[in-house]
Amino acid sequence: MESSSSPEISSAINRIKAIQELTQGQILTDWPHEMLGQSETIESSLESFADVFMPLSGVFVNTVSVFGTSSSDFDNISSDQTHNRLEDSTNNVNTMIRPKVKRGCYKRRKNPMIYTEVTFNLGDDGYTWKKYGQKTIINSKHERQYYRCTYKYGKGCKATKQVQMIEDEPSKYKITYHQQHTCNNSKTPCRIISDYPNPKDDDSLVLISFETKPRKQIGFSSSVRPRHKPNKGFPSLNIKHDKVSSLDHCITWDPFAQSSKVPLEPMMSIMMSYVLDVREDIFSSTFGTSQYEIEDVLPNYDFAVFSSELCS
DNA sequence: TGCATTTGACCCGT
DNA sequence: ACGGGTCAAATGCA
Repeated sequence: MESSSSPEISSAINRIKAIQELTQGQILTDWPHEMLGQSETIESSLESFADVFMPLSGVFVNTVSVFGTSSSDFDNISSDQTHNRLEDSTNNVNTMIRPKVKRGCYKRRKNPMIYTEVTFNLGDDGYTWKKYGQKTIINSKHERQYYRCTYKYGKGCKATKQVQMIEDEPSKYKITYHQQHTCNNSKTPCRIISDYPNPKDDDSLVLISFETKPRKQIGFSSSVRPRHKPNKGFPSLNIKHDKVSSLDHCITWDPFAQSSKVPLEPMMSIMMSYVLDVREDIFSSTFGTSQYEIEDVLPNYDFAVFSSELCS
């Protein structure tokens, strides 16, 4: 049990958990290379991609939750309990007859796909939204704003997002996206964003989520180049690396673009590289050095052994 | 005038 | 019962 651990040890334990999650992510990004190479069509590659990406996405989510950033939000994604509730709700059709259509009569979502990001700006995210509500949230001094896709009725798009300021100075917003857009009104490809932890700040966040609009692009950074497979199939496609500030790193990619030449392998390489990069940042901020070769060092660390060393 | 936003009411899950 | 999510009438604005 960790209940008697000091905050420092708990922090270190959480970081090690994050490292373990990211190590799992590395494994997930490794094995698809062979599988994807055997795919004969784009369609089969995309199916394979989906099989890999979902658990890989879970790795990132778990990593974020390890760092204590509103973990309850992420429980909705991976918990089997939630999936069971979804099946229950879909199988149990609500046949209650309402006497009349009343204002506020609706069925609440039970199992939306959720992605959460923390951002310092509320600029255009590539989609058009319509605000439909605003609520005061208990234990929060800022109101939460509710948006849905403009094409909810025209195209039946179920995407919604919630925006809530979480810090005043500087303004930091938590944006929670529910459901994916089905309206195809995105102006840009989707992408993965990673807000790297600041090694000097124990409260900094590791966050990987989806966004739809590229920020100001300065250029490609070699930091996302796979270290152990240099130049293999990368970067030859629609892949950009933006750097707006020390906290904003992102990759642009479009796995569903019909015209793309199966960007799966280079994309998996990028994701693997991100796993390594984030893991290295966590490692160096925990142990005060980045001199280690991550691939050589980390597999030798066992969680229990390491935590006991920290406790002694 | 038409569209977007505001806001109180209403409903659902816990 | 309560808090959070959604609805839709009222309001604002170009």
